[in-house]
Amino acid sequence: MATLADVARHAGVAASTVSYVLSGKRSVSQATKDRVRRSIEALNYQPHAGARALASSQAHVLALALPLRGDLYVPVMMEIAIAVTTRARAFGYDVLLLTAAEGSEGIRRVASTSRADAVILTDIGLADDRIEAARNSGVPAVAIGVPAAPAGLDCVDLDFAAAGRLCVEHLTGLGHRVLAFIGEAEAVYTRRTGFAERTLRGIRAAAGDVDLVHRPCEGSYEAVAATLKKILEDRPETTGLIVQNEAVIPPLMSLLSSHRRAVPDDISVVALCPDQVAEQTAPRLTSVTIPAAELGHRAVELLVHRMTSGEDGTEGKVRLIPPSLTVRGSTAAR
Amino acid sequence: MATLADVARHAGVAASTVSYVLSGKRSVSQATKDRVRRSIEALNYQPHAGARALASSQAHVLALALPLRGDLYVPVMMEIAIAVTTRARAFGYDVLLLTAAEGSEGIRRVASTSRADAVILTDIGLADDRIEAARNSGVPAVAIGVPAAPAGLDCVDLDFAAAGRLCVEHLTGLGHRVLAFIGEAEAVYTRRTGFAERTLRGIRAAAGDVDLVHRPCEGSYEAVAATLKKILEDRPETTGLIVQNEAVIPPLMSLLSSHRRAVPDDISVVALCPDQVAEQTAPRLTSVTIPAAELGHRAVELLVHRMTSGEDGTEGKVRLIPPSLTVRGSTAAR
DNA sequence: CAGGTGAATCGAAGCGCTTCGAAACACCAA
DNA sequence: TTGGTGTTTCGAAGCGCTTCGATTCACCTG
Repeated sequence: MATLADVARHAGVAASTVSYVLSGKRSVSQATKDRVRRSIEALNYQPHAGARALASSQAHVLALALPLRGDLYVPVMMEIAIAVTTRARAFGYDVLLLTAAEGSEGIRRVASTSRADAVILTDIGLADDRIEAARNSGVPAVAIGVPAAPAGLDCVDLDFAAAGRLCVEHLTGLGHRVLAFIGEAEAVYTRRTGFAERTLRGIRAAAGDVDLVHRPCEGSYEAVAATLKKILEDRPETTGLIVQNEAVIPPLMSLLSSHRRAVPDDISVVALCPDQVAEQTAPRLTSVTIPAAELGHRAVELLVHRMTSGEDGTEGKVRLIPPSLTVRGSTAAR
Repeated sequence: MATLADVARHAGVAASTVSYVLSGKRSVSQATKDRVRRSIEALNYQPHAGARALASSQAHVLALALPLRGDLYVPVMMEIAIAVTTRARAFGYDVLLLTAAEGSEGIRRVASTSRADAVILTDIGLADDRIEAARNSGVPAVAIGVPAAPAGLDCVDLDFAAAGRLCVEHLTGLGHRVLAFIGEAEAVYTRRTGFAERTLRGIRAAAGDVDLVHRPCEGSYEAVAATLKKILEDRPETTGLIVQNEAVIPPLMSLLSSHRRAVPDDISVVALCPDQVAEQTAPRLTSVTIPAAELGHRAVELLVHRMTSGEDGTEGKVRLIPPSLTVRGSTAAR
């Protein structure tokens, strides 16, 4: 494996000159640049990441902390991971995976060993000890999601309250007056996961005088069956359904047909889910998408900007992405 | 941030002694060990990853190359990623994510910059240029999946042929004589992805004299509807279904009931899918699981073993994990 | 008691890169 | 001609760790 010194020798220049050609931090004559570049080619030189990290105290690595619960929002998480990695690469960063199992310890570790220059947190609970760890780690951090106390930590997330509102408004706009919100599993609320509460708040606020019930629901077929049965028995005049837990969707659609409720003729369904999921049912679902890729991109951009601009930004700014609702085949006028 | 030298000074020993306490590569008296340990505690010392990588030419990082196609097998991939990361941590390694977008270039890059000490490839096509890249990268590599020419590359995978056989035998054992195999999307076969072909081969081999058709099928609701309709029209006496594409499962189950075929009374269904998916339908599916976590664990263990044992192992050994079928509620005697 | 043995520790030389100050040089204005 | 200015290049000093002799010292053997 060729080293910087090999390149320098081959090109007949000092090692520092090669370094400057590579980093562009000082001007180098065009002739020398060319010569060095040719030597790099010739020797197939690649700088040693560790050496670079040591000398520059920049690892050029971002750590991505995955969810605490592996079962949840899998497609969304995957999309975020891919988006983060892709965007990070565009800035010359690699992405290190941190698992749930390591928890806040992993964050401390990668930060204090300088393995990573910054941290991205996902699946934020309202009170999440990884947040404290990230804040004290000494490296920039951004959360995808919003904790109860975002102070000192930048956050990006979908504006779930607005998303909830949008769903309600879409349905009421179509004339629906009796709505049910099939939410996340009860556990998600008691864990006080931010997005679930915010969605609920947005929905309640927008409901105003229309009739709306909230029913938490697990992803299993039986749970969905029970929930739906109760909704239709208690309030048979329900014509609008809002669904947040994406695992609920497949059983829900099949159960609705066994209950002889046609979508959208008898009942309209709006989902909060990735487009991909919305397009896999028949009929395709009108939905507010979870902009997973955008969240990932924004998170990386925030971090890279903070690191390059030198601003230490203990801002704790929360950036909410406005939701957008796509009308598909599952909603119609009452 | 404290350095090794700080610790050495604090403990009143040479830097090398501290290093030996940490690595255990030379014997150090118990008294000195204790003193050094206390200093490490006192200064909250954490070794600098870059410096360590440079001096020891070991990054203690594994690269994990994600699938080329983001939409496929998402839960399986997620499980593999988490399993790989967890196991890697147990050996003191971190995991770097490589995306599809980077392709084989990413593999070359992490290897030649010494960012990673080894590579794990997922979602292997029969002819996959990442394989060549991994083989030439100079770092140990293992594939989760089996390419056409595994020479020089260790592989771990589920024994899909045996898995297919198992499904058929389970159904024929229950007396079913007319079977249909709803496979992966046509594209998966033309791309010549190994596991799909191997499954098909296993199924065909085991079918022997029983009547079996193979129907590739996409994950969309419409595609499943069309495929199922054709199967039931062409051969209404079909009583056994084997399903590989897990996206097919939710629509399939709901379509079967609209076709007035009760599972398992009228028709038995066996799936090749993660347990998690098999347990989310009603009735729960008899299935051969995809041992994602085990695959991830094995891959890491192989690599770590090869790196620590020093064997350069250009073996190209293929390790197939024997399948196991779990009987649940979706199959019954004819 | 000389010489050998093994355990514990030290010092120094790197690993491959970045970065800072200074040298070398050309060029122009005074 | 002198001095100043700006560009280009070099050399050396690290960055924080590992690792390889070499040294010291206590202890044992013949």
